[in-house]
Amino acid sequence: MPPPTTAISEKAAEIMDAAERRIRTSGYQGFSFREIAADVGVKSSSVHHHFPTKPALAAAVARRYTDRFEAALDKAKSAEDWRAVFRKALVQHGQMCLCGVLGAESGDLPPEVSAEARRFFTRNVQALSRLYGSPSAASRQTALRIMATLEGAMMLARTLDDPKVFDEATRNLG
Amino acid sequence: MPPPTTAISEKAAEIMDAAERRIRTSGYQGFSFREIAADVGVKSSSVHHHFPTKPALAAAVARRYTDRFEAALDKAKSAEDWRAVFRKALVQHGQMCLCGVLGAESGDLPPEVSAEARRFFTRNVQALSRLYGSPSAASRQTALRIMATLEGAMMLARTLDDPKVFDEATRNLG
DNA sequence: GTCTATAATTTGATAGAC
DNA sequence: GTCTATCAAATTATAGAC
Repeated sequence: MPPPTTAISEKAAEIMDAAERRIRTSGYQGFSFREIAADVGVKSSSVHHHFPTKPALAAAVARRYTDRFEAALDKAKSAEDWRAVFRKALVQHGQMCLCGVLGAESGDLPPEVSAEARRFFTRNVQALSRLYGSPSAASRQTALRIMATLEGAMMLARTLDDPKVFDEATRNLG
Repeated sequence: MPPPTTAISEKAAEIMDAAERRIRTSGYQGFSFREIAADVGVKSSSVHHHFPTKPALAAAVARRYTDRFEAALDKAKSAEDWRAVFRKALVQHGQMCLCGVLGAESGDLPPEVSAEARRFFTRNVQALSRLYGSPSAASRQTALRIMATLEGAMMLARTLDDPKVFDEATRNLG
């Protein structure tokens, strides 16, 4: 039995999959509707039917990415658990964090897209800091440091084209 | 008295300045010869006169960035000194690390450009690890962790549009 | 070294048929 | 929901005059 009244169609999900792959590889400026269309086997006008504009598509992809990321972190109880989730994102697909790429470009992004990148980090830093006691400057600092290290480690591993770099950079995280 | 036989002309340097600014804001895919030309007050064909292709310009900019970065780190004797150099790059111009942006996009960059990003991190991790004793797995791990934290902290501060985020994330670095 | 002019391609987006 | 056709703009790059 299919889920009742799905919010997005199957084709829209395919389009978002392709867009996520492209953005995580080349960034927001580095993907086009025509490429996405070719990836999923339709024409670019069909992509526009599902997502009116490029910012709308990118924002939807970032929103979904954040939702999934938070779901994967649902049971994370330690910095080591967080490390594992980031590691999987890097190693399983050999790709950057979507919001890490968007964040690097964030100086020149459509507002709806940079807002989603901001939301990803705001929420994750909040959740991470909860592992370090009640809200305080110290728990926030620790959370920011760990988040920075995880994101930086992904970028380094991708740039140096060596997943082991991530493991080395994130040893002794807590 | 001007320097004898300068390697690059003054106009070429101006072009590189504009390109660096644009890349650090929007990424490699996010800048164009016409924008750079307008920034320095010439036509795009004149930019091509100084730098034949877009990859050549970006690679030259990245090379110069790495040289300057290493010069600024010449007297750095501690992680705290490194922190100060990264902080200045972020705060003084309100911009990302050039090679951090390129690194995030590195999945789809012209080879000559990704090679320069790789070179930046290879050399800097090497130099940083020298602060932690003779070459070893431990000194390399520490250097990778610090480099990841500094780069990630710059990205977070830019995305959240708050320089204080960098300071918070890089407290207790060593 | 800079310009004008232009080529060839790609881009985001829309109109309208089916 | 997908297509064809098309548009206006932007892109990298080159040729050739001054």
